[in-house]
Amino acid sequence: MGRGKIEIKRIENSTNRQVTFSKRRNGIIKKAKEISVLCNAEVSVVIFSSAGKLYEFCSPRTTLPKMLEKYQNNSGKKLWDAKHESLQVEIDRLKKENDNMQIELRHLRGEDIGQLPPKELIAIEEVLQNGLTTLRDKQMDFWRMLKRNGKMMEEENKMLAFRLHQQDVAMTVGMRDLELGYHQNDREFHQQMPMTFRVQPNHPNLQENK
Amino acid sequence: MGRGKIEIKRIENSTNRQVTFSKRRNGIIKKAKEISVLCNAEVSVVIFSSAGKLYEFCSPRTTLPKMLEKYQNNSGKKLWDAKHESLQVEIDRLKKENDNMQIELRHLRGEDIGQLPPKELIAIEEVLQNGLTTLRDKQMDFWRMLKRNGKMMEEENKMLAFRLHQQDVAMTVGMRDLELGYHQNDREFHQQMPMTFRVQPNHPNLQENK
DNA sequence: ACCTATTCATAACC
DNA sequence: TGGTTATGAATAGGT
Repeated sequence: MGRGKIEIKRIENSTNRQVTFSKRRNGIIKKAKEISVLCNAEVSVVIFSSAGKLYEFCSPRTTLPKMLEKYQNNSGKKLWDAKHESLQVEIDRLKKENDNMQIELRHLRGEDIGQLPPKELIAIEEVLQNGLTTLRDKQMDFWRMLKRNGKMMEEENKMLAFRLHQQDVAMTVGMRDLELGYHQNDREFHQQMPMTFRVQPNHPNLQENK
Repeated sequence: MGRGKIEIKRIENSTNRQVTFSKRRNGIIKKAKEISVLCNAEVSVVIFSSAGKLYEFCSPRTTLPKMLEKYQNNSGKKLWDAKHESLQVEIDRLKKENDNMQIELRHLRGEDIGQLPPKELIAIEEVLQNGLTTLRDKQMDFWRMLKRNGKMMEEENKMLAFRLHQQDVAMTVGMRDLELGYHQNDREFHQQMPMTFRVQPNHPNLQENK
């Protein structure tokens, strides 16, 4: 029905296919509505476009789940019991996995090890010892880092203290300048800096009091 | 489309209604087939007549359960009953529990502890240390038991050796009796038993060589 | 179930 | 996507 007869086979032209899909989809849904009203039938139509988009129709007075329930009762086919079973299998698998981990955890915590063969005890001991060793290494790393940070803070403190002192001196000098109109030169300023903070390029490890 | 236009409302004449149902039902299913081929769409149609009889179509290359699975994923609506959902909830719970234990196990094995706060590291260390302590206690118990068993075996060996000796003596004596018609008394027999095996009631800790 | 006048859906085109 | 139209398809009513 249309300007020309068409063969019922996949429409190769993508645009055409999409247009036809849209029109025929509406057609089917219209027909579904009509039959449900005319013959008071229960109808459900589910359509996925080739792009995977979902379209559906369900006659009023019912719902898809209700229809599917009726479908199962009527046809004897199972739509979701298989799903239930597979879920149950998954649950059992997870529970088993859970139990095994639970047991392993308990063993590592030293619980329920009374009946274990000595070979297993040794294996557990090894895991624990490894864990403890690795952990303590990490902790050492951490403390070393903390210590480094502490040293850096200490250095920073010195620097801040010096700058405070510097400001203090500057203020004092400024005030004296204001009072006496006298201006101290930069060289003397520099000499007030403690040895620690004097730049010593290319000799970072030079000992000051050698 | 027919000899006359009809209003879309329930057909009161039962025969008529049934005929129309049959014709239109076929029409819809034909259309469903066509769209699935022309536009390679996935289509499922489920129809119940007013009498409750089931008719269905599902495009080839898929099944109703598959379509419904896709429907749920796509629409977010759930078609399955409460049981199904509760199973899913259980699965999620177990998975979460699994993950947590997995993480804990890894931590105890000293894995993935790089980013842990020191507080947690200390907690883990404590668990490991406790586990190790308990474990080694058990191992000590075990070794002590082994040792005890060893001692018991030693004692048993002595006993067996003695009884062997006893038998040996008995046989010798028996033979001598046979030869000489002489019978040794029990008292002498008893005196051949080593000190170790003489019963010393109420003095289990008595030192023999005090 | 078949027939056919009639209405309807839609293919092609814009 | 939406509208138009010629055409083939679907089907209402009758047999």
